[in-house]
Amino acid sequence: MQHPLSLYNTLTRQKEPFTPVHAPFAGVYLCGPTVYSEAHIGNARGPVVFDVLTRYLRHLGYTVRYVRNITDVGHLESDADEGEDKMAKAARVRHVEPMQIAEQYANLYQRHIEVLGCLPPDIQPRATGHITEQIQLIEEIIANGFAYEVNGSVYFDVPAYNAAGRAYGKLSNRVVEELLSGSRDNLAGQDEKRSSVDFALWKKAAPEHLMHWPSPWGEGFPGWHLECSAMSRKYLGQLSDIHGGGLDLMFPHHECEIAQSQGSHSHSDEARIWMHHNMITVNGAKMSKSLGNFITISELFEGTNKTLSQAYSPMVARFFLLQAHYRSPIDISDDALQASRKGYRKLMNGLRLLDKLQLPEGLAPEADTTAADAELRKLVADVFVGLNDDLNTAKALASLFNLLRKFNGFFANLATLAAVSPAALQEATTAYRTLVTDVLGLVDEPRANAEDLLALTLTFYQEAKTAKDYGKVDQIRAALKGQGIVIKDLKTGIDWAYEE
RNA sequence: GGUGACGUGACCGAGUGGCUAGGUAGAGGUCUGCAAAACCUCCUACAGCGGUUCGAAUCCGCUCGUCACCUCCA
Repeated sequence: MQHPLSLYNTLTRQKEPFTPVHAPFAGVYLCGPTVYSEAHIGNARGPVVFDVLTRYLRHLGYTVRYVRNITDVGHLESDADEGEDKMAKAARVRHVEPMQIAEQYANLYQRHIEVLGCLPPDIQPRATGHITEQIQLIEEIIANGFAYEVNGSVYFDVPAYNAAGRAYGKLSNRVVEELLSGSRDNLAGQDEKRSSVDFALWKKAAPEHLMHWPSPWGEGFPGWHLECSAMSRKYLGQLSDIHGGGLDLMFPHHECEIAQSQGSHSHSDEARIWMHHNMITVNGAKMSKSLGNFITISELFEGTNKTLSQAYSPMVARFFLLQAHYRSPIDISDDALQASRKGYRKLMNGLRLLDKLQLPEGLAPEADTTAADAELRKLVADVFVGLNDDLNTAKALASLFNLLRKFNGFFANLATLAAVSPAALQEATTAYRTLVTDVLGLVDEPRANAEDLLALTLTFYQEAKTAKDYGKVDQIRAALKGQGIVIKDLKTGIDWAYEE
């Protein structure tokens, strides 16, 4: 399975050919959301990027196992002992079970991601469903001497880990000494940790803490970063192929994950390729829950955010996300979305054109179609060049538009199709359809309202009756019957009903 | 304070040494009952100042500006 797909690996800071550990299988893990509130459009970038990635890997022939987790526990508000779990906090405020919060937002998230055209992951594990795996991981890390227990909590021992020749900080290019000196208020969190760079693997639960599980160290809950290491190993093995998430997860989340996997019996970097997509900004500033400058996915779909002049459909949002390379920041604005909307529709109009590209009867392809065939094949190949270059969907889309221009040109004058061989045309149209719908996941969104169209049809029906054009009347009746709809002539007017 | 990234035409956004990115908007044209779509043509930019080079948006330096991470965050 040789092909030139290369991906940028944060670990090595360069593009690398993608060669799975166990070809033709490819294991992909994406860090999913913490479901304590509604997701914003920035949270959608990862799923969309990884959806295209996994779709493309499948297109290339790999058997992909795609894992995207749901974090439904953890992530303390602060490092201090009294820090509260976000999930628990939301639950406490609303007087419900934490799992209700998790369930509500997890469901919403999945609905949103699905309408954005993302295929469901093969496995969607939850942190709370993998407490035993996490505990086991901690025990391994302790056994290897890279963690210690204090007061019912367990911390990862970063200095010990680095003393053993490992490299905490290698993913995010951090130096432990600098972290130690640079941490801003490292006095606030000075509690049980031997070093301020140590991080919790297990936290003892305070009596009022809602979410807790029994462990060898007493009642508690798993640490910030543990679930991904545990679940990735469980479902993708000790070394998966690709592990990804937002740039903001690189440190500390992914750095800690690597340390945990290295420190456990896995002794691996957890994944060969670490991919990080960039942030979505609003007016140049990162969209974030803490800043409050975010546009939720619902607001985008409904047009209810003040920065938006109108609602934007899921597919327009998807196109918007894909028209930039995943490692570039992307600034969301009404103008940019307008441009995306038109670009998306143009692409879809092209899709509807493909079947109509037929050489008119009576015309035969020219004897020598070599040049035109080569040009068409080059246009198709260009799309793959873009995708293969670190999944550059912006480049791929640009190439698709070039191909589309060619199709539109053919359609404007079908006789020009004689210059190209039927085989080459077939290849190109198939490739266009496949790339747009199967790989990029951009599908046509019906915009016309069926009932409005039906009302229009009934107007024509009425006019035909008035004109006593019964041929037309019968034609309309028959056509609607074909759709399972019967027209009812009532004294009061014309109505319709579904055929029973 | 430490680390890193970026600054492309009206807007969005590709592009790491020489070859048209692309989308949107705008102008002209073809087509057209009107309109739309489509096609053709045009508008052709690389923050500033130096440097390297036959040649730089692309490499180097400086200046200005913006942002991210270092704390939960996609």
